[in-house]
Amino acid sequence: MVKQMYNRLLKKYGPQGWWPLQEHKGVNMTKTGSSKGYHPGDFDFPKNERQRFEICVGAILTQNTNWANVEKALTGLGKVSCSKIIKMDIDELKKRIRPAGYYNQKARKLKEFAEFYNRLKRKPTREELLSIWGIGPETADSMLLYAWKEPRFVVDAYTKRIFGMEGKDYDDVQKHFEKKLPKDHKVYQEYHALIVEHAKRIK
DNA sequence: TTCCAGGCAATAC
DNA sequence: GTATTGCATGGA
Repeated sequence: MVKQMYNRLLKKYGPQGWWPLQEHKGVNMTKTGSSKGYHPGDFDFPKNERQRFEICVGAILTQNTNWANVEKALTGLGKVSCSKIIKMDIDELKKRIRPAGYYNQKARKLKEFAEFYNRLKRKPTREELLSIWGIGPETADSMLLYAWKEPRFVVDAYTKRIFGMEGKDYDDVQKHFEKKLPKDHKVYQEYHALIVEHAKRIK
């Protein structure tokens, strides 16, 4: 059922090209709430540390928030880097990410994550990410999957809704999918993006 | 005007 | 240990 649904969604919507990046010169897909930055069929991302950090920032900003609003915040941040977030005045940071909502909390989350990232010398473990204030299971898994290509199935509200698993524990749902899928970050990346796309359309 | 979006931490029970 | 609440903007 899990694999079947994947094939069905992929055939229906095509490759989604997640995670969207700010200044990627390539495909210009027209999608809801966004125009470019997607790279369908190309899983060779991030291309550099800057992109890796940007994915992490986006993962925090998109918590319970429409991606169109996140893009406005990302634009406000400009070429975002770890040191830039660390150095930036907290009120300035709040001002810039304001369109993404929850800006008081998210400014603190970005600050705390930037400090962590700054000391990072290798791929973080899931436990390390979860120990950071503001990083929960979905955000941690999104980072591991899209910024570090670790095959980890990302569970969100859509996933539970579509598969009738509302109320079930995050880790249980994740296991349910990971048991039935090949341990391939390309599949995991595509599947999560397809679920989000599908959920938006059937709304 | 109301509803909700690619959650999470704090608090209440 | 589980359920509820606060956080916030912008578009439908």
